[in-house]
Amino acid sequence: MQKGPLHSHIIERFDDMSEQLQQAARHILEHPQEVALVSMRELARNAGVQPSTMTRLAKFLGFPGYEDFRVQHADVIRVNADGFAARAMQRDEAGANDEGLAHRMLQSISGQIARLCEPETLSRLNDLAVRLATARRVYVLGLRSCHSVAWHFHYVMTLLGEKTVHLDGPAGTGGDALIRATADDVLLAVSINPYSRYTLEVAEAAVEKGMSVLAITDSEVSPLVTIAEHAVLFPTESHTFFHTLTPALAISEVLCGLLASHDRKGALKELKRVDSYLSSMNTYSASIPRRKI
Amino acid sequence: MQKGPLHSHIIERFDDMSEQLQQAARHILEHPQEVALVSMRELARNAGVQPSTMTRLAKFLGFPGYEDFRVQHADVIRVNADGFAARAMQRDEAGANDEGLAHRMLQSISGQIARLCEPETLSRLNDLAVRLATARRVYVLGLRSCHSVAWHFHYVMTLLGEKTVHLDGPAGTGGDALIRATADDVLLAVSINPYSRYTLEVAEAAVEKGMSVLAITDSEVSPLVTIAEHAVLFPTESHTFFHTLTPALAISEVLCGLLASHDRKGALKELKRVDSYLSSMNTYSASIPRRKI
DNA sequence: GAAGCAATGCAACAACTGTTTTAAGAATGA
DNA sequence: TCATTCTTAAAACAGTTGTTGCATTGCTTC
Repeated sequence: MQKGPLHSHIIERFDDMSEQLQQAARHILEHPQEVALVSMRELARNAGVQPSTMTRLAKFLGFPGYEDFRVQHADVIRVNADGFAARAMQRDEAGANDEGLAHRMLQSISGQIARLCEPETLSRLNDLAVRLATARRVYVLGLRSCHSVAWHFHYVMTLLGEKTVHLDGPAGTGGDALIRATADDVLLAVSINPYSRYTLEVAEAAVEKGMSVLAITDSEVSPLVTIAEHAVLFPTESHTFFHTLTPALAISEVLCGLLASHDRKGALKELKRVDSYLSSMNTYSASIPRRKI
Repeated sequence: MQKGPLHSHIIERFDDMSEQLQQAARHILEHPQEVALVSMRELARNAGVQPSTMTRLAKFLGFPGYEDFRVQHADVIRVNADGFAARAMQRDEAGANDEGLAHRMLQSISGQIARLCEPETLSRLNDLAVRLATARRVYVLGLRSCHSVAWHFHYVMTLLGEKTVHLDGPAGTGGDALIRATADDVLLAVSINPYSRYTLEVAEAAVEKGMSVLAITDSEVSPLVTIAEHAVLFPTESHTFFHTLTPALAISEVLCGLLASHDRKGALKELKRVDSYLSSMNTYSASIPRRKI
């Protein structure tokens, strides 16, 4: 059985408690989750104790009231269920100031990415990677906030060859490249709620051409999932007004990594070619170059 | 992300739900434990839904009322809390196969982002945010692999107003927008090793115009750091052939978050404007739209 | 257009929540 | 023994809960 968050704290002070407090404490030691799962009155009933005793116990343990006592227990459940990363931070820096915001955002993103390690997501990632590897050509589509993810995937893949085509362009011509697509090709679509209408239309058109659709999206009930052959899901929640796309970018990088590792030798060769080309073009510099503009 | 007890049941019936029910259901799919841990009203608040909608959802799913719905979720927590040791084991399987690669990549990225929480980085982030907030206009520059970061920053900022200009364009015209820049403006430059020559040239030009340069880059010895007024550093090492830009994206999102929180009211107002505009344009859809192409 | 309809927001409801107060009881010590 | 302190049960409290009925909205379907 799982220990509660205040296990040792309660034991320490147990001897100083009155009889009723001890009875309440004993019940909580044995059923820590119940604190978060039922009301105080019901917990008191189950412990054979008056409701007020629970309040008194919480105060005895140094809480301002029972409510905060329960929050502590609820947090433990949340953290235990989610995994491991964010244990330390969670509550200790709940300030609304700006530095606190940055801290909370980073912790949260880090935790979200760590949670992508669950077996289900890993296996979905693998499915996607395999399908991408076997496709003749990969059309990549991501609009608005998802553009960065789609484009980055495409960019990295261009370093490995010319297998991908980025569906984007001025004057609404983005989807036109699909004209040459065949059933041997796949569409990799990235979209989050609210789902861009155009993305869905292009995906639907791809399906009608007999192409497979692979989705990187935010929910099991995303419209993309219903028409996709494979899908990987990622969280987008953030402490700000916006969604976060960092987990999505992580996923796209993982896909690139998987694809490269499928064909290590080929990847290395392509990278060398790109390398020598770019250096012949004088694309990069290690220091501030003499001004030319 | 732990699945709820009714995960599949909800997904099955999702398409038959009304808009509000879907919104509620979506939130529950993503936060199943919360059903047991907070009150219905609070859950509804977090889901952005009326309390009655939760009751209706419960009934829609075949429960007599919300209360029984919650009991079901609480039971799952009770059961899961015990089979917790099993989960701890599975996370330490680091083979050299592909699934292992994905696992290692995600763990590593998650750790890199968590490490951005060190005080030095946080204070640098804050410096950058303050400078961005006081600037008249922000020119955003990121080429090649850094395009995704720069563009995403720009995109989010466009939701908050028209303070940013993205330095990018076809036919090498990217830097031209700087023509109208003045000393009241700043340049936000994103670059990693190897540093794109063009980025450095534009940054240098900005300095000569009297602008401040703010850098998001990968090293204390990045050429950008020497000419930047403020800089934030991020790691790029990856288990693959490529650099990771996920930490950089996280940083850019944090900056957006900080800027929005500097002016919460203004941000909210702008977001509402964007919202009503986009919905008037019929940009988004919740389901696969009837084909138009 | 108009009629019908499902979907949604809102306000009122009783029931229940966690807390505080009160007073009776038990234990302690001189 | 009586006075004092500590403990407990019960009741009263304001606030919140889950629920329901009703009015309004927006959308089909004649």
